[in-house]
Amino acid sequence: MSLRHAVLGLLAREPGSGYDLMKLFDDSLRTVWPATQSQLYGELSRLADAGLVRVGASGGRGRKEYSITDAGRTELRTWLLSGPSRGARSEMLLRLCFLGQVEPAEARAYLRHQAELAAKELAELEAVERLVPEHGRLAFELGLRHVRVRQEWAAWAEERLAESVASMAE
Amino acid sequence: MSLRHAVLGLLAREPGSGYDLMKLFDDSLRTVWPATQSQLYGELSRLADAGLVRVGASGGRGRKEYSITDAGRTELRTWLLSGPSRGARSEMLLRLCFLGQVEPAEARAYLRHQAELAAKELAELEAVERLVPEHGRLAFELGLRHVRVRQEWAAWAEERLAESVASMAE
DNA sequence: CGTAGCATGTAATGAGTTACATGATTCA
DNA sequence: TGAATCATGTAACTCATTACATGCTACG
Repeated sequence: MSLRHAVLGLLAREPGSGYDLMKLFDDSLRTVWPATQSQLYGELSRLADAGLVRVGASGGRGRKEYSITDAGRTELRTWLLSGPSRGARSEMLLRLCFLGQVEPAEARAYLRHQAELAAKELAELEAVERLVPEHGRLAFELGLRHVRVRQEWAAWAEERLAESVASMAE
Repeated sequence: MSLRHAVLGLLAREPGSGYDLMKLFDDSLRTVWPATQSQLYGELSRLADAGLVRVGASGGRGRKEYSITDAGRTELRTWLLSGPSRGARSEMLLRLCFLGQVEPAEARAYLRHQAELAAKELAELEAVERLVPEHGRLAFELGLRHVRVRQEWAAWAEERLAESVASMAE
């Protein structure tokens, strides 16, 4: 139930229409919490029904400008400070659990590929580091560190696998 | 669509009933890819319809023992070696994006709490490290490194916030 | 004989994705 | 006037969660 909170978070910064939010999701929240247009408009209706946002001025072209209410701010604050919810799925870890099911050589190739992907991602992040706004700094740093461990780990894992293949060949 | 592959992965190791799989999910896959009993039984039917698993001996108490087919193994292998699928949501990162919406003191307390949680988790993982079977070593190591960065990052973030609060008080 | 554990399923609800459908305004 | 952009919505489908419902069997 976190799309709701993402919308509240954005509207807490400044009011906007569904269309505006859509762009914000696409520009800056895409990698963290993807959402589609359908979902957004639906959620905005539900938030309005629940009294967490309100429709202000209705501009041209059917535009509805939403803004957050006090109840909405309270809800946002509660969620922000609440503990981490359980149930995080990781497709990466799941693949790893079963990587033993393919040929060692294939597994090595897979890990090498992962290391390369992570390295590329890391380079991209480092390139845009200076452009990150102050309010996004903490999130960016965590993302950066995660990518870095993924890269280091994949390199380590590939080497480890290479050793065990070599020792079996003796 | 990865529950499907988790089931295939388990059945590739050895055949079993829905009930058996349920226990495996609860024991070892819980933290990586949680699934409920309902989901499992539904997925097994669909997998059987798709010809990726087959029902072998039907034991007592209505037990149906499923085993993987060649088509199933092919599907599993394809998935294992396929690139990382996009669309990973991170509630943690989402919260971070909006952490600026609460009082700095509250944000600091939140981060300190996160650091403590991660430290505890890390201690638990290190305590069971020796018990990890060889085939789960890679996944375990990645999990370990992730928790470690989370802990280090939370400590770093809290300190950073403390500094900026102090400099504003001058 | 009762209960713990084995074993399978259905129904309702909520969340997410894709595709479709429609209309207004700006500007070249 | 035609295309790009602004703007909102609906429908169909899949996936996940919770709760409910049922029945068999081993064993103490």
